[in-house]
Amino acid sequence: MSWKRNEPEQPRGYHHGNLKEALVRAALGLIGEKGPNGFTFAEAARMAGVSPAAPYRHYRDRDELLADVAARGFAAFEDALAKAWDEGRPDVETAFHRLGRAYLAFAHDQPAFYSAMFEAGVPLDASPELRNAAERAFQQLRQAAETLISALPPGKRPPALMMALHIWAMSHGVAALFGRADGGRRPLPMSASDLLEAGMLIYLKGLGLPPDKAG
Amino acid sequence: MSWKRNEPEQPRGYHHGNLKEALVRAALGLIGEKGPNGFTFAEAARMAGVSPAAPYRHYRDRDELLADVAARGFAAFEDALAKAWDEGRPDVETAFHRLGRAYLAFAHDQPAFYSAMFEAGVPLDASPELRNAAERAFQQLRQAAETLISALPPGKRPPALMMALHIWAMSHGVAALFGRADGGRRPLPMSASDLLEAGMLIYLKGLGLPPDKAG
DNA sequence: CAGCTCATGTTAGCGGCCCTAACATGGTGA
DNA sequence: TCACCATGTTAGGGCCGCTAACATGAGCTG
Repeated sequence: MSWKRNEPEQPRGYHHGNLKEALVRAALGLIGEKGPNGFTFAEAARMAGVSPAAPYRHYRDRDELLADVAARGFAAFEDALAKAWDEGRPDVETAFHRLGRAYLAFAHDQPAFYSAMFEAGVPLDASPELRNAAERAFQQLRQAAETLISALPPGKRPPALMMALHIWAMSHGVAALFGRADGGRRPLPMSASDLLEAGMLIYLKGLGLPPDKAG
Repeated sequence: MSWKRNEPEQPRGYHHGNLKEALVRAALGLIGEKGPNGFTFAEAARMAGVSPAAPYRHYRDRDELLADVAARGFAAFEDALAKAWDEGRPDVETAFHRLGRAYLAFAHDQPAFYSAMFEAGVPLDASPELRNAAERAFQQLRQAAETLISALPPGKRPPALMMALHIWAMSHGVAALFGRADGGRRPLPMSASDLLEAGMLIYLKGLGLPPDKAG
């Protein structure tokens, strides 16, 4: 019941009606264009068409909004990784390639989310929601690691958790150092995506996994 | 000539005498304890015992001080890496291990420097000094990569630049995600240093390099 | 040593931000 | 119908970045 407010989108009364979502969208826009530090509570309010004090009805302070953005980012991240991994179909190597590319694509295409998640200095335990969202995203990597490992003979299997951490570290390192479109960082002889792919292939080979067939 | 002002350290007149250095030290302290965003131009001035406007005689704005801190950080970083690598002595594997541990030790022991260098959002081309300092630090990694590669048969040598980028990405990924002492990030089943070491061993094995003998 | 000059300090102040307190509005359920 | 309270408002304190105008004194010049 009560379909009174569904989509209308434009604020029109004394009450905005959807301010929390509007603030998140505004924050994403501002972080995306000016970095996580350039983002301002007051400006987000302005963009949403409300007074500077209104956001405090929805978030304790600026950091809580940032944490919410980060949590939503981790949820979207988990989604993107899950879609890319697709439970290892059609084969593990192909799926793993998609996973790596999806990681970088997310960092590249959703810089605001990625910034809030990893670069804004938001403590992971700012809220249980944030921690859980981050945990679920990481489980995607761990899941992929476990599937890859299962192709190895039992005696030569590394710990899945360690392998997942390696994958994450390499992916984040490439994304953070070389993955941004804008200037300011080092020019590369290859794309960040190719760099990560090459690095992961070497790493997998070091584990004894066969070279991919989906190159 | 003019050893008029060498060490005295304590400000005593109308003129501070060593304000620029004092500001850098203050910035390092503040960044170290409150993160790169918590750092404030005014508070650095207060710590140095001068008025809030004094820093503007030495830095155009807050960002320029941050860039200076980052540049000094890269210089110290280069130094630490060079000392650890020690031109590959006594053997390449041992030296490479020291290099990896030195990378994480720097991120761990000099969090303020590392933050300013990689997490404060300072654009690499904020100044030529900064860019050069970063470049020289990176050359340490590249140097190590080249030496490692030279042990491979000519037909199987990867590009040194790519390998250096992989080393950097993995190291930075581990440092950024797991290398901090304070809470907020994921608890690990192993130390960040061991995690990086294991990852690099697997990576090197994937390149065909022999397992180390300095474990 | 006298005096000038300019690097390096000072105070005053504008505008913006974070956040709180006190008040206003109007949607919702009894 | 109407009272309640979630969600908006204005006002304002304190801090910050930064600029303008002024003050000090270190060191050169003669």
